[in-house]
Amino acid sequence: MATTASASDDWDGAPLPSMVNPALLRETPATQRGARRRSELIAAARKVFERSGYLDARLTDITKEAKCSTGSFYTYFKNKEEIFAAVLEVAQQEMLHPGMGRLPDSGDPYAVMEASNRAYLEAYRRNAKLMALLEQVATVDQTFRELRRRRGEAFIHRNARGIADLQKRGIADPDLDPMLASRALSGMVSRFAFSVFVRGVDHPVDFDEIVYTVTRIWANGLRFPGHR
Amino acid sequence: MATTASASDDWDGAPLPSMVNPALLRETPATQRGARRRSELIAAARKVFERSGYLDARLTDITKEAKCSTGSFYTYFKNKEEIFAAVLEVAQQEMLHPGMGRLPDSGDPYAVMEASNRAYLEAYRRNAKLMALLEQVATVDQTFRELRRRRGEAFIHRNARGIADLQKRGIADPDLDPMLASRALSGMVSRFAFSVFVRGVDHPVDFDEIVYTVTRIWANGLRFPGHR
Amino acid sequence: MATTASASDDWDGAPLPSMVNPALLRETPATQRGARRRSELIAAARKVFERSGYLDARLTDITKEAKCSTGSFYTYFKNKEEIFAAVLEVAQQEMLHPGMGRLPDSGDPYAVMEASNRAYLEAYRRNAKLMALLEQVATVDQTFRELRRRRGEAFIHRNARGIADLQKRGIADPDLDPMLASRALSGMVSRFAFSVFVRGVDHPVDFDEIVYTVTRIWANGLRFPGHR
Amino acid sequence: MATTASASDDWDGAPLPSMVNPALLRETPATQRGARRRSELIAAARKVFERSGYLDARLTDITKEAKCSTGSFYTYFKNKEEIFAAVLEVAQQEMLHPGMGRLPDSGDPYAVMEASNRAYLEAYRRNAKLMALLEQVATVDQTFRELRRRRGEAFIHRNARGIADLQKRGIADPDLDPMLASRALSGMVSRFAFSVFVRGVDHPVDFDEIVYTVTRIWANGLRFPGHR
DNA sequence: AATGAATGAGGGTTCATTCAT
DNA sequence: TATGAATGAACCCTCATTCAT
Repeated sequence: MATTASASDDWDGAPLPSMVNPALLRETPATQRGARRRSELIAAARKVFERSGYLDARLTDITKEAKCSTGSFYTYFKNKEEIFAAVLEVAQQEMLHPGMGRLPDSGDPYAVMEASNRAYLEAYRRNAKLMALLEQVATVDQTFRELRRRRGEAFIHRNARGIADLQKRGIADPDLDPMLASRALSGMVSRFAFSVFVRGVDHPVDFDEIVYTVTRIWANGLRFPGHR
Repeated sequence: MATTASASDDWDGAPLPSMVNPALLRETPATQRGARRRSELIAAARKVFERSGYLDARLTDITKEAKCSTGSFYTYFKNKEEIFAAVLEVAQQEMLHPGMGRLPDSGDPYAVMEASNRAYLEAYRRNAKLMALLEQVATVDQTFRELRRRRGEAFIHRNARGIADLQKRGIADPDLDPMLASRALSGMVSRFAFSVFVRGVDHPVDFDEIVYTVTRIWANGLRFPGHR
Repeated sequence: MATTASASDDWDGAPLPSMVNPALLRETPATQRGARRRSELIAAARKVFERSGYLDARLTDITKEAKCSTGSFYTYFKNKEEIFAAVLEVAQQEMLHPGMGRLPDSGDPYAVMEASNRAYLEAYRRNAKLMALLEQVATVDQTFRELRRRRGEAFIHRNARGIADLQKRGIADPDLDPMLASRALSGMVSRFAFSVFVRGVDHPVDFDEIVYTVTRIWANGLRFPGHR
Repeated sequence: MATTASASDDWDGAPLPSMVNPALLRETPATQRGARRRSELIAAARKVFERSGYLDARLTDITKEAKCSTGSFYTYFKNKEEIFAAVLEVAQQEMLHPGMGRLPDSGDPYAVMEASNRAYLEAYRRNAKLMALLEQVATVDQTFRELRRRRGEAFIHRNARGIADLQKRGIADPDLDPMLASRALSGMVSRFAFSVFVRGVDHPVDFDEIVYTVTRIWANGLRFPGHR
């Protein structure tokens, strides 16, 4: 059982195969040189986006960073939106690499929860800049707003199933609606991560303490019995 | 004791007297006509912002909506940023009107918590469009990003004091750091509100259920004794 | 009776009140200065269009000619199409000025026809450059293509009525369908004008000879009795 | 005698051997594969031109249609102008195929005229799209404008000779200048064809009626004796 | 104060043509 | 010859801000 997202497939907890709408992507370049150029542009775009934000990033900033002409940009992407989708796509593939796959389902639900939260928070921290970007883009672009929403909902549904399971096994507060509880708790974790890793807080916070806190509140919140 | 924000002073839970940095505002107009014109512009701006979003709102949209000339805009505001600050300022003042003042501190901490959450969520719902706007502006404008951060932190600090108090009284989990617990739980509520009222969810959710859920998880999360 | 267009209302023979779709035009400027600037832009546009053609005319050419900034162009027009419509509009108004109104309906149908053709051809010659332009634009822009078509058809319908009338009076070949005959003869005149005044011919042609020829063929073509 | 163009050599009535200036064409490809590739490109170009018009046709549209690379285009053609010339050239060769050669010069001038007009109009109808294209290109490209003009003049000259001949034989109005009359009547036919087959008319027109009308007016116009 | 026209830097996008492979 | 990526001049259009009236 995994009540939170595993870091292995995404940051926002979604188990869906692709982070981005494939409709946003065009066919891959024919030649090897083309593939390289495309990659360079994506890398440059990520750099520029993280440096200046999505809105302030000009296409010429990206091509300058990639050391190529304006025209080349349009060989591979239709516009800023499309290259941003590509940046997300690549970032997601990178995330898959570290592997670790599914979390081992030890007998102890609390331990599972903790490991799962840790993995999620680590991924979030690693990709904090990209998360901030996604947040910005979502406020601006309908496509990505919808993307974020869908994935958030997927996350919540999955965790809701976990909670319902715990309730059946008699180890979670039966008076809570699983969907609403999941919405609250899942949101708690992602918001915590955002506030700490992206927005920044007054005083630095120890990473282990974060994991401990969200896990304990999660457990408390569901009235997990017998821990401590 | 109030562990969450009361609706009477803000939406993001901040207890500070003014929502916006006074430095962003200029002195009020001398004549009465001037004051009216200023108000009309602010009302128009709010309308346009809520309709088109901050970024897509052109200053001419606002003056057109206010039925005044482009030039007049600059008589009262330096730029879009400044009129947005004024919109927030006015909205905050409107919030104060309904009154209700401080929540009555009954003896029952759970009841207080519930009333407090209800008030917060109601305020959020009423101002959902503005909250969405603030979210957008914060990703774009350093000033408002900082504003939002400071107010969020203030909120968290206040709730942290409440939690510490409950711990002293022996009715909250002593193993939780008050600040971190507050950050988690406060974030949970505001995130829930955002996800339900702004972002929109798959299926409509009953308002009382929302209040019930966040309150119960909050109580559970702190290991509130003896409720239900 | 007038079987061809009178020069007083248009070049292509259309009796319609406005040459251009009013939907293409926006409201008139509020101030006098605005009105002047708009006129200057239209005059400049006509100059540039006639010099370089519609397609090769860049907006900056027009603003440069009008000695104003790029932005000013967009204060008055949405794009090249719109200012071209304005050019036509103004040109048409200029055409109306010279007056002469309806041709006097003398008793002699041949004389009427000749006067009418003369007026049409004179107008065509005076506006030859604009006619060439319209021809170009019609091959490029759906809106103006349709405009030209509609006006041509109106021209043809009007002349068809004249022919039918002559048939009833027994002075035109009854074996001709009025609409088709009109289409043929009206087209003959406009084509002749185009070929002589716009396209240019190998050897210069005397204007009176042109009038004589088209009128005589028109009369012959309808089997006008008793002339010469 | 043929007073109008025969369909066997061109659409615009020109009797010239080649529709296009040979200077526009380059030498034929050496290899057989090259020749095929060239043909494919021309066919693709015609398709694209007829679909999108000359101006909106991008070279990549053509190469995509021909399933070949951008670079290959420049192996066979210098630019859009040149491939358009090739399209015309090929189209003209196709026209020659059906044969039919010269029209039989029966004794009856009216019958000859009718057959000749029918052939012309049929050819026009068959190639309506190409005619529309040529019209567009002529407004844009000096080379093709001149081409069209020269061919039109050739057409007119030929018909003028026919008219002069009829006058000498005493069966055509001697008061008409042959050149001007030819210019008027030839223009009448081509304009009619354009208006009916390219531009489109309000109501559909029967083909035979068209032939009848232009022929009768032509005969009437020249004061052909004794017909009907 | 009010008006609304004037400004022009700045960014996005296209596509014919060239060039390395 | 064939390929398809690379180039960049050229042009359109937006809109915050200024300014003359």
